[in-house]
Amino acid sequence: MDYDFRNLEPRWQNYWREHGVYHVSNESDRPHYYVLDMFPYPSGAGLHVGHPLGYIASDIYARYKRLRGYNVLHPMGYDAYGLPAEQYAIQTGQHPAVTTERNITRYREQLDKLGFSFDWDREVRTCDPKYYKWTQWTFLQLFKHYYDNTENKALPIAELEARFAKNGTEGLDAACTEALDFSAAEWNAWDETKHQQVLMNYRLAYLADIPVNWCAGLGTVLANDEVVNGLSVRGGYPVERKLMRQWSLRITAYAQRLVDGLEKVEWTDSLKEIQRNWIGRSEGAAVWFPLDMKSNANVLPGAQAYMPQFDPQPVPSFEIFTTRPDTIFGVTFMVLCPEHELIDEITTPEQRQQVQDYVTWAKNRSERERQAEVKKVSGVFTGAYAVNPLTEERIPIWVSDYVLAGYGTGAIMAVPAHDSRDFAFARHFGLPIRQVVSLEKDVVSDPSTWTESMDAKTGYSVNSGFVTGMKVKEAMAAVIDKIEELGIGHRTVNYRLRDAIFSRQRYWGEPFPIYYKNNIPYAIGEEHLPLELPEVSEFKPTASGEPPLGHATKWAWNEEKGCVEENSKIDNQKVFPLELSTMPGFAGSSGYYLRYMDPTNDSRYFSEQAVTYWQNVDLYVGGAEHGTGHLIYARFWNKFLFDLGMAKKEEPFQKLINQGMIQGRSNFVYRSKSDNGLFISKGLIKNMDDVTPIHVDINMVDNDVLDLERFRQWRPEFAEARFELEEGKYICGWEVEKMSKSMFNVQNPDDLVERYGADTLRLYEMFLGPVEQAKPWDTNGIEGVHRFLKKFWRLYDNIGSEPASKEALKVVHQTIKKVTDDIERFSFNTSVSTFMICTNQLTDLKCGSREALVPLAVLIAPFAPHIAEELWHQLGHDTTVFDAEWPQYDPSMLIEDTVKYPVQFNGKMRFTIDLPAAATQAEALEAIKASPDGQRWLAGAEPKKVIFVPKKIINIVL
RNA sequence: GCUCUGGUGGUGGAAUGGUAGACACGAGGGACUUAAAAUCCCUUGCCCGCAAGGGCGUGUGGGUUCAAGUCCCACCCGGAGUACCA
Repeated sequence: MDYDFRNLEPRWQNYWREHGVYHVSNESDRPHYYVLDMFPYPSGAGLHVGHPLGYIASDIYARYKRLRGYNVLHPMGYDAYGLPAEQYAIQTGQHPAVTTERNITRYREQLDKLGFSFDWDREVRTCDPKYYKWTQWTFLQLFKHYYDNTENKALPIAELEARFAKNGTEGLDAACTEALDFSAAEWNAWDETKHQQVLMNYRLAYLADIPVNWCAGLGTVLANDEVVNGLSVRGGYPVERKLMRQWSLRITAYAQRLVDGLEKVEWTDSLKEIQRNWIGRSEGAAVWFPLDMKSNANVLPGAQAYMPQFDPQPVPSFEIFTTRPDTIFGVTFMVLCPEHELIDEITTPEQRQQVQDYVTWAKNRSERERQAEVKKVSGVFTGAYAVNPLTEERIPIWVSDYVLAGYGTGAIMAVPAHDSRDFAFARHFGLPIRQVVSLEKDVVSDPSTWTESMDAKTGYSVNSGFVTGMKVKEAMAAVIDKIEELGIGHRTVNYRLRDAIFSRQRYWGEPFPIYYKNNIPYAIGEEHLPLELPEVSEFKPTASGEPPLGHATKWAWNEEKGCVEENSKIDNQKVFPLELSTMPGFAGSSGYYLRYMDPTNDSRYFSEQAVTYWQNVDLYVGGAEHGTGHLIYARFWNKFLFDLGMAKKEEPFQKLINQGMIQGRSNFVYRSKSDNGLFISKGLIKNMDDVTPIHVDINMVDNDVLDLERFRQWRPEFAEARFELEEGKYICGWEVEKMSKSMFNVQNPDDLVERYGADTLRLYEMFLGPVEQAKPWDTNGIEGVHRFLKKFWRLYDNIGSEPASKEALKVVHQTIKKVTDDIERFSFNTSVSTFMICTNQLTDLKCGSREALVPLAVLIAPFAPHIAEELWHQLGHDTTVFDAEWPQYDPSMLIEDTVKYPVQFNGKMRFTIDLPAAATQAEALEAIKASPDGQRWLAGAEPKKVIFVPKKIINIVL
């Protein structure tokens, strides 16, 4: 019987569905294992062959774990909110819910055809109110909690209120937007509005005027990870910095825990590094530099505000952050960012005009311009001076946009000798450069001869007062000690990580369960969730620039009744306006893995029982492109839920595998420049300058040979095409590029399933190479894999119950061992090779024994579930192969009587020799001396040394 | 610039310090067939040689080791992340 995959694959897919084979229970005596894929955004284009790569890998592992006796959770769902559906809605008027539903249906069909073991009863969709109820709920918890640095966890805002009423800010160390200092008496005297303003300073989800990435092209703000090179990732529109009132999540409160947690997870080093860089922890010192009052009569009384709380001296000062406190003796100027509040107050009248012009210019520059012109040095002197607290030198204060408002305090001490940016600035404006670090002790050179600064944190301090002669590290510690002693600064840590902007001026996202009373945001009661997305007449922003929800006519909150009402009822007494922004894409994807544990629970996010059983995700498979987005937000989300006692593990994803991107492999034809109707086969082109390469659809190319007829029919202008052929064939050129429609190199998995079957596609995607590695898609090898399955199938043609031969059993047990090891280390490409080798050998041995073939059917089941299930049933079983047991390999089957030893002379392999497995070094040497090969290479000489590695190798040193 | 990756035949890749190129694709030759498909067999890193055999080979140059694609140092090239983060 032929291998009829077209018949058997749908048949078993139906069987699995009808028998609920992949249904997973939360109650089981079996050990648990949770395998998760990053859920897809259902785009209109459908799946291409790159998407399933990770799904196939995780499916293999999930099925394998199941066969090894685990209760395996392997769910799938859809990250269904997103911009493309909304952009499409704006263009066509089609409701995003409709297109999303349609795309999901298509995705599901495509996924089903590949035979995955997903438990679809657990499907979640982020746009489903039953799901986003819990996204909103989590937001409300964030709103109702603050981060206590002393306890190092999130605590209820109510506790903070109680604390304020009793002690004010006394003894409080909490994550906040701005450090506040007030007494209990002050707090108790303030009214509700003031209370709410103060609390907002501490909430983990807070509303604030913050500089945001405003993308006019998309009409919304974007998170930092959604902007690359000043352009939006989606759409490529310019992005500018703008001050807007936005919801943010105080993820920075968790910065240290996000860094620390990376130690506990099994992720690739590169991904951990991406996250570490993104969080950007740097240790250093905060130092207060006093302004020079004597030389600067223009200091305003208001400058007092910049005084540190602990500073005993009544001198106006400002705070800087430095990672190199050891270089404080080399400070020759100070720089403030253009946004710095101090600028207005300290600028001298002579400099005022120049400074104002500069600040205006700098603020109006787009983010893109600023980034593009990083090398261009610009800045202006304020006329004011600071005093170096250790040297008491007068130091000029400049303004420049190379100092960023968003990092540290927006002010720096410039040490041009040891910071390349300061160096460039000093050279440009002719400011002094003073060496304070030297690679060798007491050796200094003339910085005016330098071509670049010496930034390395190695060497010794020079010209540096009391730290001169110390190693850099010692000097850092000594300077900080001194600063702390003087009360003018302290050791501190800064993070590059910014709070996550959580508002989007979009329609197709989760509404905020927030309404406004007196312009103060209030949470709607948790019992009223979900707050469902309203209908709108248009998906665009309103004429007055409000987000799309501004079009909704029924979008007001009745506080008394606890329901949504018509906007016309807004009286600001009982009925109030609701928030018009929606949540960003990462909201719904930040906790979905927890929801899968208990996806239909209506009274809780997930039950205590479910999370106690499943704990966290054991294996997460997805793209590394989520390193600075989803994977940071989800870890933050999980840590917050952990603080609430809901998540049971602090890290959500124990082990993570990045599937490499599948690149496209484009094909080209070459049109002659001198004869427009002539196409020259690749091998016949003498000079590439004589031809124009043109992308051709990879679907009309087979092994780089062009289908001439299809090419002529492809486009009218090619109908009369003539060809210069090599051996009757037109050979196309090829190149690895991004997989995209415009390059005609998109491969749709359905076509391949149709031609070869799902099992072939699954095996082939694995066979391409290591899962983590990026690789070009190329169907050239798929035939070989398909041939293998046919050959594998033929092994089962004449099954007999006779015992298998010793050789056959050895082959099978070798295969069991190798495949098991390979799966454990996620080396699926080599497993496929192993199956091929096994099949070739069993075919040669003409092995038709059940004893050998039954375990093999189980072994291949994770990879090629359909064929395995079919053969399993043909072998006489009447339950699914996935309830079978994973075969155990028997080491005694692999014991060899003789070993083929490679024999090396001086490390070079010369010949092999068969020796008894138990041979000793002396016996081996004897045998070699006796053999003709051995005599030839020894040539009578006595070995100086012999290395004998039993069962591996013999190396003779002459 | 910094960080992380990777560099092995015509192609995808294998080799967890121990026979480099497994397994496949492609290519060449052959069997079966009226023919095609399907299937099967042989050859296939490069160089010298009729052969036996030998030399050279994992980006480059050094090093460690009895033994290096694998470990160490320096450099070159590709890919990704990040980018004035003090």
